[in-house]
Amino acid sequence: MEKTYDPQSIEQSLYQNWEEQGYFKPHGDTSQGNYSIMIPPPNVTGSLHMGHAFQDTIMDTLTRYQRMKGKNTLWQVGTDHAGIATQMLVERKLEAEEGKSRHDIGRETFIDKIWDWKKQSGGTITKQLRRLGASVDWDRERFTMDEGLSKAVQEVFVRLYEDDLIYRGKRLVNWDPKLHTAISDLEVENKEKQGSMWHLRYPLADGELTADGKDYLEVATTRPETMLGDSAVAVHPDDERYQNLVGKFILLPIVNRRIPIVADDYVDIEFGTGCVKITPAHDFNDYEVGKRHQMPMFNILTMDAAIRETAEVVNTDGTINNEIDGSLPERYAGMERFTARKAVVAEFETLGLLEKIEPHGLKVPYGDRSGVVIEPLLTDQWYVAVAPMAKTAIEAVENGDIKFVPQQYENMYFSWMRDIQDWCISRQLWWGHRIPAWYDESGKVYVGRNEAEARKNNNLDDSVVLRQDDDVLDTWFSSALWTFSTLGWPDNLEDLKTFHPTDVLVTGFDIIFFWVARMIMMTMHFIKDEDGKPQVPFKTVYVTGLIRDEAGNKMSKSKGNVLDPLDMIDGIDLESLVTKRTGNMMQPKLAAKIEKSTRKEFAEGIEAHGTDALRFTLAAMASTGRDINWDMKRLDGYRSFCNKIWNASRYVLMNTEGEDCGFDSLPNEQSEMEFSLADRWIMSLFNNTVKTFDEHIAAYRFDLAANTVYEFTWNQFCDWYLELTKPVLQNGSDAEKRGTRHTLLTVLEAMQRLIHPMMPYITETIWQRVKPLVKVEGDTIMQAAFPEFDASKVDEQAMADIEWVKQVIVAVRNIRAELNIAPSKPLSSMLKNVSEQDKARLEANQAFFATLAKLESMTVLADDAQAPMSTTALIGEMELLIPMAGLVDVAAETARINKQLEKLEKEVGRIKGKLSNEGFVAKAPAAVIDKEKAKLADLERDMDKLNDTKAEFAKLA
RNA sequence: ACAACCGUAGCUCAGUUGGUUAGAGCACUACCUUGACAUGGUAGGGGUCGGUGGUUCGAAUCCACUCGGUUGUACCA
Repeated sequence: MEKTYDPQSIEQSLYQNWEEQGYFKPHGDTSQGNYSIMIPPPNVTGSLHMGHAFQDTIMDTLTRYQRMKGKNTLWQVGTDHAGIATQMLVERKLEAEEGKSRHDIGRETFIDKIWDWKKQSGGTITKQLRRLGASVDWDRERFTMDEGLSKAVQEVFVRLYEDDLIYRGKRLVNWDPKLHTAISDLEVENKEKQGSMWHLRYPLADGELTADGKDYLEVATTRPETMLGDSAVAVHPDDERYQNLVGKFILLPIVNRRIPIVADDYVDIEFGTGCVKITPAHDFNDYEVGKRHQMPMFNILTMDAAIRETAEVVNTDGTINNEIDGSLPERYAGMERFTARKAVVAEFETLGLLEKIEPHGLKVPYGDRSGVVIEPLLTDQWYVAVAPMAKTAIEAVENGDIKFVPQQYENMYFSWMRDIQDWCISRQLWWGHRIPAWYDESGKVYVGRNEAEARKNNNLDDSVVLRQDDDVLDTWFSSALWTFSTLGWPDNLEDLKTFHPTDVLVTGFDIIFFWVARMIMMTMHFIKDEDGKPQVPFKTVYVTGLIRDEAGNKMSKSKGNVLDPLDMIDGIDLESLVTKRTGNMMQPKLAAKIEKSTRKEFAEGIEAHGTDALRFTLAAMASTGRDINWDMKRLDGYRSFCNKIWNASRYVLMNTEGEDCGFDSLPNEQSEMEFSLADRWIMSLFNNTVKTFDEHIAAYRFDLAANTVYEFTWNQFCDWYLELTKPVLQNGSDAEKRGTRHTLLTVLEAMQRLIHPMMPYITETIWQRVKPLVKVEGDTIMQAAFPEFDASKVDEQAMADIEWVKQVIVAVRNIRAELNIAPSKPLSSMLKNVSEQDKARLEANQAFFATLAKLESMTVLADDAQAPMSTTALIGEMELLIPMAGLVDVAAETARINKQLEKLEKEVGRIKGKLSNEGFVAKAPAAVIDKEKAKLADLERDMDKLNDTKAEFAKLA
């Protein structure tokens, strides 16, 4: 083996081999049960970020772990078509390369372009997944727009329509005037903006006056242009100022429309004048008020959010009202909304109806994709009536069929689900699943799996001209079906039986509403057990935190603090990193800032760390319920850990390859083995480690699981066990050597299997080398059994003995360090107050003390014997003396003892205080009190001894 | 405004139902080129657990209040 660990040289060929050999596929043996995870499908044209790497590491760790446990395991992979995001991307590309818009080339050609782009760029994300070591079954890779999934989407749409759970209606939606599509509440970002509040005078009609004699009502608005669409002015029913005006009219300025004054308790008496203009077609609150009062709605905006020539008048039920006059002043027709705002204000001013303008802070809705202000707009859309499905979905979490880890996210889920709105599923895009609905010339709608079916079910012959709905479905509609559509539903139900419900969903909290909740609803509606009970899509939702940068900022392209997981793996030089982060930047100022901070933070670029180190770091930082501030230092540390494992393995191999290690199948006299105390100890410790690891994985505590293997591997196996094998391998008998070699290999081999789910590459590489030495069959560690905890291998006596041996060795090292004695200088020692157990332990472990503490002799003295001047250490009752042969530095020695005494005194004081507290003695459990008493006795004994020694030295001074 | 989460060593984080001297990695100090590893070894230093008050024999842990941060929701014409 090479002297240092070099991930680059091992990783890629291993993955290729695993994939070629089909190790990622479910093996089909269901005797140990099935296990499945569905990957949250990433955007097909995107690339992986640290959040993906994090989640994928967790999914792969679980998958590899369960596969090694013998389960028939499937990690389903696939990608999402990401409607708006992809369409926008290709539109921009088209604009940049050909200077054309999608309308220039038409729908079909444009969609072809997207498919081309997908073919070209879709491989990026799958390549990245491969580099991460993801053990997904590539043969089952799915795409939300592929044939099978599209069929599932159609089927679901039609069935929901038939069940009256999908309907079409004219409703107020969040309209993106740039992208020309409806978007969901969740895609709207509310930003704090400084705006104005315009106070307008609305003249009363028919000569009415207010209680204080005014001939107008004052209303206030942040969007004056919407007044063109006002349907009413509302006051609170209890507001005495205006009670006499309820039922009277306003003559709306500019449009000269008579609109009523209505009473509605939506109005806050205290706020402003207590009069509110009501514009049902352009404000969500007003929309509700309008519905309550059966007001006609005046839609004054076009799809571009410009003023219409004539307002579209719509009844509360969404039908068009042709009786009410919707005319608007000609001068406004076609005017852009913000220009119209200025014009309206100016006109009010001219009319003498502008009361005042006040600065006003408000939240403005922006489309998170387009970045333009969203306009509430009345449009025809398709909806899913989610209430009935939500009920079932809430129950599934309430009764524990689905658990959230950490549990607190259940509250978030409940709060959203309990006042869930109908889901607007239509989008005015070209890229996506086209809605399977057709209209005849009168606008009547027919739904079917295809046009032929729509005709057949509605007895329409070919003479009737049908036109398919132009809209596509919300991307989340298809991803809501992900757990079962990927398994072959509706055609093939075999895999569904095997792998559904899936075991765990690993995802971020930011898409609990978008995706998780909707997946639960859809799945439970369509997938049922044999007895008709709705099936949950997954039993557990493991919610991960966000990966932030070191300062705790969200990673974003505009901040330029994004890290690419592949750069962690392969490394990247500074120049390439700067180019990567500032490329495609619209604002040069921003680019300069990013370049500066990047050059400062990564002056040397980023070194290669390898996939295993990246994965282990992510696992080690995965404590539940909080975000992760990414720390390059941790990554460095865990790369060192890989190097440690690598070198420990080198040591084991150097000492075992070509040697008799006791693994021959036919035991004979020659292969007799004797196991040292250290051998029995490390076996015990390893077994306990396996147990702890299992517990942490079961609790989804990957951080603790990672720490467990780290502590065992580095602090126990490498720091102690390997050192303890050296004296045996140098001077032991054949049987002892054989026993130790046997143990070295046994633990090393099992350790690789333990670590493999988190660090697949390094463990496979080492395992392949160790495998023949331990006479193990099998082609890959991936298919080897995960270590099982074996209680019979836990030797409590050996554990206690080694702890004692360690104490002796540490005590001597401590003396060397504090008295500046070179580690290489051999020392002789004497021992007093030696118990029978101490004696036995001393004799059994001479070789260890000689090597690890460089003690050349250990002479047991009688309790009353006179010892030469020595420096001492205490190991329980026993005193360890290092004679200083006249070289005693009395001052140094006294200082050393005083330091120890000080520590002990502080502790003794604390315990004495506790024990003299009547409340403690009276109320604390006996066990706790006894513990404190025993501790005090030990401390006092040690103090006595130290004081004696100190007195001896004092005599010399 | 409300809710959730967080505040522990210089930095990034653990700390399970309240009970040894509050832990880890990195960083820091001293020493060590010892034959697996300097991406290393040995031994150290470093924290009044955001603050105040309370419950308790005992609080990083439970409760109340408070300060600071993050996120989400509601936002008011």
